[in-house]
Amino acid sequence: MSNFSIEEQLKEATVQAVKDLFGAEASTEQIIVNDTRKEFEGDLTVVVFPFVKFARRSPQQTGDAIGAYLEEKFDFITGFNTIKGFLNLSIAYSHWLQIFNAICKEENYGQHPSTGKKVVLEYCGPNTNKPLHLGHIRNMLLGYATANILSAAGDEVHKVNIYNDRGTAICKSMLGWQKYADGATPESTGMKGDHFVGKWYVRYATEFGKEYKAWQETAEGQKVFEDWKQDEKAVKKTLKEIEAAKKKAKKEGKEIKAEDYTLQNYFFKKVYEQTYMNTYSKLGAETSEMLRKWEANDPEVRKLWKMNNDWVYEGLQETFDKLGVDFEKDYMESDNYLQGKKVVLKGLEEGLFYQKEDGSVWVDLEDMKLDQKLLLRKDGTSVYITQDLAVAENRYADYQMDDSIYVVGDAQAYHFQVLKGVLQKMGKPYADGIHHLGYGMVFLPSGKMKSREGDTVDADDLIAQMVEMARELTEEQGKVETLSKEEMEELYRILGLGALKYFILRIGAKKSFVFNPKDSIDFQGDTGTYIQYNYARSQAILRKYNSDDYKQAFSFDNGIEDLEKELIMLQYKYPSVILEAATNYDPSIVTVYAYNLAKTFSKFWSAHSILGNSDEKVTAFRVALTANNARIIKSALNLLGIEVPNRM
RNA sequence: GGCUCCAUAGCUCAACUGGAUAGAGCGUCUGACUUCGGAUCAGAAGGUUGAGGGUUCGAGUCCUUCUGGGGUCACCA
Repeated sequence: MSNFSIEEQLKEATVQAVKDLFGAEASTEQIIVNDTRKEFEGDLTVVVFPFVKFARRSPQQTGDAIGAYLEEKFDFITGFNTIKGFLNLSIAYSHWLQIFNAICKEENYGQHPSTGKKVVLEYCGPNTNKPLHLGHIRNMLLGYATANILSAAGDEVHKVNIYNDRGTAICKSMLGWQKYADGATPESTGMKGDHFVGKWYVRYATEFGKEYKAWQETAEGQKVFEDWKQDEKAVKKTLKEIEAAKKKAKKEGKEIKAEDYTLQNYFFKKVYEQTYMNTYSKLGAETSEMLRKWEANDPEVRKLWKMNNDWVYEGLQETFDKLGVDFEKDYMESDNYLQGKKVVLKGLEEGLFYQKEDGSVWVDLEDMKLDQKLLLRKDGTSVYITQDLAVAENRYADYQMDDSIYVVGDAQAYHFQVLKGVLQKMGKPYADGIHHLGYGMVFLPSGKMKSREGDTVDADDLIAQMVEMARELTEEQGKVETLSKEEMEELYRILGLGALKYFILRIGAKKSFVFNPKDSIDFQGDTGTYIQYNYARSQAILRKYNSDDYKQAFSFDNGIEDLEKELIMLQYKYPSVILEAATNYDPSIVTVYAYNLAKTFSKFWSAHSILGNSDEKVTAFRVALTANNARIIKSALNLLGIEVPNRM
C-alpha cells in the first residue's frame, strides 16, 4: 500500500522543501495533509503554520515558497495556491490514473499485510436462562465488525464467546421449568430453545412476585416493614429516592400509579426484595438449594442443568446464524469459576493480595485510582471477577494473544478496569493488552429494557420484523419481478438485515440510543439499503457491458472529469480507512466511508453516462471505475457483516 | 458524593484526532432529459456546537468551572 501513498510522498517532499528553503529539520509527523475543500482549487492541502517560525515569513509567503519549490521539483504536482496559511496543491490527473490502475490490479484491495499481532476478541456473552435482545444485537454487530476490521488491518483475530452458564439466574429458569412446565420441551411446544427456557425464567419471576406480595400482608412481613420504619435515616433516604423516581417517571411520560410510590410498596420493591429472597422466600430457598446441589455435582440437578443449557445453545445458535456471526471457541463460566480461586490464592501467597480476618481475600488498587476490591468471599467461593481472571489465563494458554478485546456494555467499564489492574499487578504478560470495547445502552421509548419483565426487543423478533419490512417495501415498489421466489426471500433477508446492521453500526459505540420499534429503521437516505442499491446498480452496468475490456491500464490525454478523480481519491483511501477503524476499534468509520463512496458514485452516475459514450476507452474507464467501486463497497459492507444483492 | 461516558439543525447522526465558511440523512418546500435502475439526483430553508472562562496563528475537538442526562461505586452476574 505504502508504495503509492501519495500523502507520504507529499510529506517527504515537504520535509525536503523546508530543509532546502529554510534550512530547518522537520519530521513527516509534523506535516498535516488534508483533502482540499471543494471550494478551492487543488486536491491536497498542506497546513503551513508549523513552518512559519522556521521560515520567518508570513504564512502566505511561506506557503508560496514551498508551493513553488514543490511544483518545480516534483512532476506529480502541477499547481498550487496559498490561502490563509493553507497550501493547496493540484496533483496531476495522470498520477491519479496511475494510482487507479494499481488499485484495480490488487486482488484483495484493502487487506493489509500481517502485523504478526494476535488478538482475542470476546463478544456476545449470553446467559443461558433467556433469549437475546437488542442489546446483544448491538454487541454482536460491534464485535463481529471489529474482528473483521482488525483482520483486514493485518491482525490474527480469534473470536470467542463466553457463556454465563451457571449461577442463581440459571437455577431460576431450571426451577421454573421443573415446577411449572409439566415436562414440556421445546420439541413438544414447537418453541425455540432459548425462548422456551426464557419463558420459565419469567414464570419463576412471576411466581416469586406472587409469593412475595402475599408475604407482605402477613404479620411477619408487616413486622419487617414496621421495624425498618424505626430507622429514621433509612426512611429519609428512601423518601428522597421515591421523589426522584416519581420525577423521572413523569419526565418519561409514564403513567404514575400512586400505589407504586407509597413508602411500603417502594420499600418492598426496591429495598427489601433481595433480603426477602435470601431469608424468608420459599422459592428463594429452593433456588439456593439448587445452586448448592449444582456446586456439589448432584447428578439430578446437573442433568436438569445440561438439558436447560442445551436447549438454550441450540436456540442461540440459530440466532447467531441468522445474524451471520460466529465464534471460534466458547468459554464456559462453569469451567472456569473454580480455577479462579486458585489464581487468587496464588496471588495471595505471593503477597499481591491480602486477607481479612473473616478469611475473604482482597486486592488494593488504590494506587490505580481504583478501590479495594473483593476477590474471594469469606466462604472461599468466587465472585464475578474471580472467574474472569481464570478465563483470561486460560485464554492466554490457548492463544498467547498480544491483545484481548472485551466487547461488553459500558455498564461494566469499572469491572474491566479492575480486571486489567489486577492482572497487571500479577505481572501477566497479557495484562497491558486488555481493552474494553464498551458501548452505550439501547433504550426503548418506555425506558430501559427489562428482560425479567419481558419488556425487551427480542433479537429474533426484530430480525424477523426487519425482513418483513423489506418485503413490504419491495412489493410496494413492484421491484424485481424477474427473481424466483427463493431469490426474493434471500433478497428480503439481505435488505432487512443490512438496514438493521447499518443503522446500529453507524452510531458511535459510546452513544446510547433510543430504539423505537414502531417507526424503526429507514430504507432511504443514509442507510444500508442505499449502499446496497448502489451496488446492485453497478452490477446492472457490468451485466450490460458484458465484457472484460475494462480490465486495462488507462491513460488519457485530455484529463478526466472531477467526479472521476473524486471517486479515485475515495477509492484510494480505503486501506487507510480500515487502518483508522482498526486502531480506534470503531466500525462506524467504515460505515461513514461506505456511505461517502456510494454517495459520490450516485452523483457520478447521474452526472455522466457510463455506457453511452462515443469514445469506447471512456466507456471502458467508467466501467472500470464502476467495477472498482462496487468491489470496495462490497468489501466494506462485508467488514460490517452486511451482504450485497446483485439485483433489488 | 467519588469516578466515568454523553450533549452538534425540529429528529437521527458526521466532522480525517487541533485546521479554512461545522457536513449528511429524515422531515418540510421546489425541481430532474421520452437514453445505463427514481430505494436515485439537483436545489431551498434549518446552527451562538448545553453555558461561562482559559490555552494559540487557529477550538465542536485540549484544560477548567458550571448545567442537564446515562452508567458505576454489591461477599449480584
